[in-house]
Amino acid sequence: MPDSTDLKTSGLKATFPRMKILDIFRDSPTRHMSAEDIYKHLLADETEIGLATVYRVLAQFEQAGLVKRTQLGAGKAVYELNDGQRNHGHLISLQTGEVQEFYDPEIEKRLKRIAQQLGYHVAEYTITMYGDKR
Amino acid sequence: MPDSTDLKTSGLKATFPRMKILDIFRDSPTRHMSAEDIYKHLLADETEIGLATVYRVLAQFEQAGLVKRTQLGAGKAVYELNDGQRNHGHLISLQTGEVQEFYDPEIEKRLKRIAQQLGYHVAEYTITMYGDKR
DNA sequence: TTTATTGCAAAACCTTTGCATGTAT
DNA sequence: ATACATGCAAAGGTTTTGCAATAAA
Repeated sequence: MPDSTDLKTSGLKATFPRMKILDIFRDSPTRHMSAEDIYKHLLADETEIGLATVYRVLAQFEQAGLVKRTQLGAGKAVYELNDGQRNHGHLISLQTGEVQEFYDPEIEKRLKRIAQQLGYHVAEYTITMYGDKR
Repeated sequence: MPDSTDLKTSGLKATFPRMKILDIFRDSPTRHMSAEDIYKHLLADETEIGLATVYRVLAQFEQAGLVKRTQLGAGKAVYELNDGQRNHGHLISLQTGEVQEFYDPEIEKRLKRIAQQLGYHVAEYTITMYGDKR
């Protein structure tokens, strides 16, 4: 069910590619998707949208605060719907590539303090763990 | 002062490119360098070593545990001499690109506990902060 | 001598961009 | 009508690879 509300609120025109991509985020059981992942979803949906457009839309969504982009390791960046503001970390399974999120206010507090002691104000931080399933 | 000891200890042949690159790490005032950075050092040194070789040597060094590779954001990976085992985080200046290291045992402890609770054993983790100089 | 290493150029990979065409408002 | 969005293909930046030539042991 395409919903253009969020798009308009974000000051973005309600175009077909943008609505479709937003839908994919909403309908996907996988929260974290790369541009390529989304492109494949579109193809599976018989939706002809160019990969370049996917990248452009994702960049606009990121700017508008609709999605968050995270560079996981060296490979592709993944995007996720921006529910809430908590800057969570990612735990990636070395076996399956599955991504889990986590958040620890104490860690965040400590990071901010460390940066402060080094003379910085934290603009952004990322925590990524790679682990084996026990 | 080229030193082939560490190379031989690592089971790597003491070739000219490998010794030279190891020297660059030792002599550089900058601890974190990209492959391109190292390549430029070599050129400045009138040393003709191909960029492909730099990448190959760095990969071998990483495997041998001589250096650590860290993907900083979307761009290039940086390499640093692997002194000690502490898996430190990186704080990068948004103004200068300067890289500071930090380590907090409490954060590490918490990350491990979080992973455990999610059913994982941490193989590796990276923390990267981007900050403004105060 | 034998096996590993290098250099070069080409390819791979993810992402961005130029430009003409198409579309939302 | 007008500004913005799209598609395609080409280019960008970083990293890897194939292969013949070269050097370490």
